[in-house]
Amino acid sequence: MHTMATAHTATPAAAIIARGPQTARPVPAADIAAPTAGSVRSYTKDEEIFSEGDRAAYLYKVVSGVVRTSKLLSDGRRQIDAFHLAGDIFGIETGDEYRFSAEAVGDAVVIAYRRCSLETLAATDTQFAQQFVRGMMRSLERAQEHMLLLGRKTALEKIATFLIDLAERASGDDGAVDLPMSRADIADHLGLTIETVSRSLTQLERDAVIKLPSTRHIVLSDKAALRRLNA
Amino acid sequence: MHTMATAHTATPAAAIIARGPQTARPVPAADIAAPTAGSVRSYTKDEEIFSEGDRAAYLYKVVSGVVRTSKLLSDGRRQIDAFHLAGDIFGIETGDEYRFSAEAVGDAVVIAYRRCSLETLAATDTQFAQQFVRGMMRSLERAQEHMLLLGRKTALEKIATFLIDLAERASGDDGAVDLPMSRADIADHLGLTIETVSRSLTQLERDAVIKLPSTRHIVLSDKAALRRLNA
DNA sequence: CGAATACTTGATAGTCCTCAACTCAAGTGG
DNA sequence: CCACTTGAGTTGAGGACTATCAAGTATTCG
Repeated sequence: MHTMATAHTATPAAAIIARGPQTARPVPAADIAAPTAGSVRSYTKDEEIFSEGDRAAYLYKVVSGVVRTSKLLSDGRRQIDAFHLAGDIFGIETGDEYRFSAEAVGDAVVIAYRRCSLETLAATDTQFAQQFVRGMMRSLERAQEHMLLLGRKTALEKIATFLIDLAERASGDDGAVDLPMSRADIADHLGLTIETVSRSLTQLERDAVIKLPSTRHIVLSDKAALRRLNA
Repeated sequence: MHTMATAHTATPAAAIIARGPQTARPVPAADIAAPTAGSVRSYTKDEEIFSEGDRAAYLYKVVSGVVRTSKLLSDGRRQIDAFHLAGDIFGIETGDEYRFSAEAVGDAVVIAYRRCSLETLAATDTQFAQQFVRGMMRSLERAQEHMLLLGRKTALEKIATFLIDLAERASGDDGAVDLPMSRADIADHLGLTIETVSRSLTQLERDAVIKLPSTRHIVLSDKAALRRLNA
């Protein structure tokens, strides 16, 4: 049962902080999916995983499907800070409470790790600690890239960046993207309205940059043009 | 000379990941300012500390003054992701290169830590490792809060949020803020233009929410109204 | 098949941007 | 000491991009 990595180093903290990805071996998900480490949970479309303000007892890793984390303003305006795909970690908090809500975008499976067991885990499992810190760093990098998008890009540029990013992350980068999320989700992620998202997509189609065989399936016919829009 | 904390725990990684702030003792800056750990550097207004794409050899901590980190689009549009005040850490990277530029907003003093020495540091200095990870988490929280601002708040709300945040961080929260940065910096931080920043400030003054004795000095006369705008 | 939901499209409006002129403060040099 | 210059900030007029409101089409699901 205990399939976790047992390789200890004398300095786990050093391993965590160590230089970029080049020093990191990719860690198969199975390594941290050991039953002793976390529990598997399934959610259906729009089901809540946790809510802003909940006690942050768990930390999650996506196994399959997509999860969105979002914040709300008092009047209901919503900002989706990220979509989490298979392998992504979400629910990282410094404080006691989640500062986000998390919901399944479609059907999704995640692993939940007890937060209080992290101390033990980190002490014995350097790889997990590394994964944790790397996950946080990736979140930070994404967030910073996204601030540039939200603050300074036009609607068309936002859509272009979004499509490229999703194609690289989700698809095999084969020039086609399956959108797991609704227009409303995309809008709330990019700081737009659903109408502007729709209009931008149809304009890209008119300009022969993409094709829209169906609403949730997009073919990136002219990636060069998309990249140009990426500014 | 070697004034660094020498308290070792058996599990530095565990200490890093351990539950929120409640488990952390505040660490005086002096503890990590040991000559062996980092070097002090001074910069003048608008001087570059590092540039997007530079080899990320150092990690910085602000001693005094204010530092801005920003990203540029190809056509010059700029997004300032954060202003770093005394005590803040910036220049954290996973990869080899900085994904930001960093410049002094006014005169500023920082401590530079060699990145390659971090492994050693973390192995021997749990407190520093903790500081590092906490700094990263704080950056992440700020970034996430800022995405909500950039994506979903109006100009007035952006300004209100900015003023409240700056008052809490920089001033003694005494109802007055000294702006260390120009209107252009504020605009590029909030995703606005300098004109809109100016207009929003004068409107807040007309509405008796703030006073503007001089361009860089703001009195928050009606904090309740500001908080209401915070949405 | 009908109802509900998701998405698209159109017309109009509003917020914020752009361009431009102007004020103000600070620094320079005659 | 006073033009002169320069950069920062303010204010105004007009325009553009995106939001809002509204209707229509497509898709999903019971």
